[in-house]
Amino acid sequence: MKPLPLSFFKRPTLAVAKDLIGCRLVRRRGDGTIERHMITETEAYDGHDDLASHASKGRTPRTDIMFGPGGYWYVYLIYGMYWMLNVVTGPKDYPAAVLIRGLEGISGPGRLTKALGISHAQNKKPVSKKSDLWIEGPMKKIPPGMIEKTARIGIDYAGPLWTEKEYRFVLKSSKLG
DNA sequence: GGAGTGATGACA
DNA sequence: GTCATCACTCCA
Repeated sequence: MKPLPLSFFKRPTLAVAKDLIGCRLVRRRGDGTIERHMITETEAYDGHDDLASHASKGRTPRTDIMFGPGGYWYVYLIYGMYWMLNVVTGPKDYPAAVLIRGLEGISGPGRLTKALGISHAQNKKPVSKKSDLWIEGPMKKIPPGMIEKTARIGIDYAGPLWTEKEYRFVLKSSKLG
């Protein structure tokens, strides 16, 4: 299966977040071995008005990558311990990203980066093979009814308007290969 | 329920 | 320079 093209990520953030469910996150290790993990949970962070998004504070050294074109990794450290893996989405100058929150068999955004050995080394790199971290399409098409929409996790600071938005997508069952 | 952990952004 | 905060996880 070929890697998803960068154009896949330049579409609207919510569409990318939903379409990533069922796709496979692919990691090439230092020893050359390749692992594939199905994406089961994502969250969208959409535009500078989204108070849950880092980009709502404006363009800073950290968020600069979010203002670039879609198709690049945005990786940052939270609580001094956990790396969060995001992919920048949308066109250049529109700040948005999708957080990859869960993989099949690995739930939790901090746990998945630890399991795959992802850190700031991947930050700002393209979502392609040359970064040793890329995404391939789904084995089987995921029916729309299999994807659950919910509110995002851990963003109460953003206020009720943004907390209530159903920007989180979860695969209902992992019976699909 | 509560601790651990350090980069980040706001302010001086 | 200081300080509070944080898109989390683990243990009790």
